[in-house]
Amino acid sequence: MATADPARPGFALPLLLLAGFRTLIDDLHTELAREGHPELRPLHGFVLQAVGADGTTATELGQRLGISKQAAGKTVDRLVAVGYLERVDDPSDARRRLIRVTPRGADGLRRSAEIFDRLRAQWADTLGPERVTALEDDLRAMASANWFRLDVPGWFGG
Amino acid sequence: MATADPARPGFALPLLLLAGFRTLIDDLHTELAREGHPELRPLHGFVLQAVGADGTTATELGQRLGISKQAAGKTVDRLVAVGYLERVDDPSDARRRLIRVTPRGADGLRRSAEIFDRLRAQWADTLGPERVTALEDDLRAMASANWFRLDVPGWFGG
DNA sequence: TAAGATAGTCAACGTGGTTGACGAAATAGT
DNA sequence: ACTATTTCGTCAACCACGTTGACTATCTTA
Repeated sequence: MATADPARPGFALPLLLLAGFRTLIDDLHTELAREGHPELRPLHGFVLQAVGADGTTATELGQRLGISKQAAGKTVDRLVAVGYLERVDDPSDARRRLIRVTPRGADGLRRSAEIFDRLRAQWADTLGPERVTALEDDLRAMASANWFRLDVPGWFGG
Repeated sequence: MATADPARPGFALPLLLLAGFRTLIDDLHTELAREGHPELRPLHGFVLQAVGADGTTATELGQRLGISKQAAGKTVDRLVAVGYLERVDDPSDARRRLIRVTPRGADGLRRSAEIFDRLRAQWADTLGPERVTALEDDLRAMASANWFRLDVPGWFGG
């Protein structure tokens, strides 16, 4: 195991952030699979979240996620294929195809949120609530506004 | 921009960890490109690090990175093509092809470490050194031993 | 009404993964 | 010493997720 060189302290920080993220995401999907959503991949929760309760279009989804409309369309294809999203024609504009979260998609989203809440509670049990809050505050202060930018192949993979 | 629902506090944590990681990695590669390494992709630094000063083989590299030997071999191909790694025959075992970091690879690795150190120093300037240390300690306590496991398509993409 | 902008899709491609199959070379067992 | 097994590297096919460019159909605007 190639650990970070202690003489180069900077290396640990990105690795720890990645490891923390991965731990959370891995735990989420282990639990999600157990709760009946084994097809949901790490990316999908973010996409469902970005589609939102009101639905959206492929172009707008791409903008929200910071990816091309083509990439957004392909991801929607996959989520439609597994039943988490649906496409419906927009009666007011024949070019547009509205993307909507299905009941199954909403169930996955709700469970994801609940599981994340439980995982955060676990962190609070181990570290203490104030340290989890401090961690979030510090990251909020340092992390740029990359929140929902997924313009990178496979950030969430699995 | 779809921000996390405040009623679901758990959602913010993974997003913040990802955003923090991405910020660091993006800053690293912006600076690396400026210093003469525009071909270095996010994944590559981790791979160079995993190859190490003594060199390794594709199979062992795959084990270190938690990916298949085939995937490791393909990544090595790319790094060989851009001059960061080289392959040499192992005189003691004709099946093996030793993978070694080239001088250019070593330069990239050294610069990455320096840049990460500077970025960590920036975090310390903003948050205070003790909060950066606390953040690392907390993450060390929570993150499982996923350190160098990259068994996910494109975690570092770009 | 003609011209331009916008929505969605198709195709080709790049990167980073996977599994299965295979030949060549090393090692172990008798 | 010879056979059987394991190991190393590679090839091929495939998948997930991204890109750009080109194109049609439709809506909007001048």
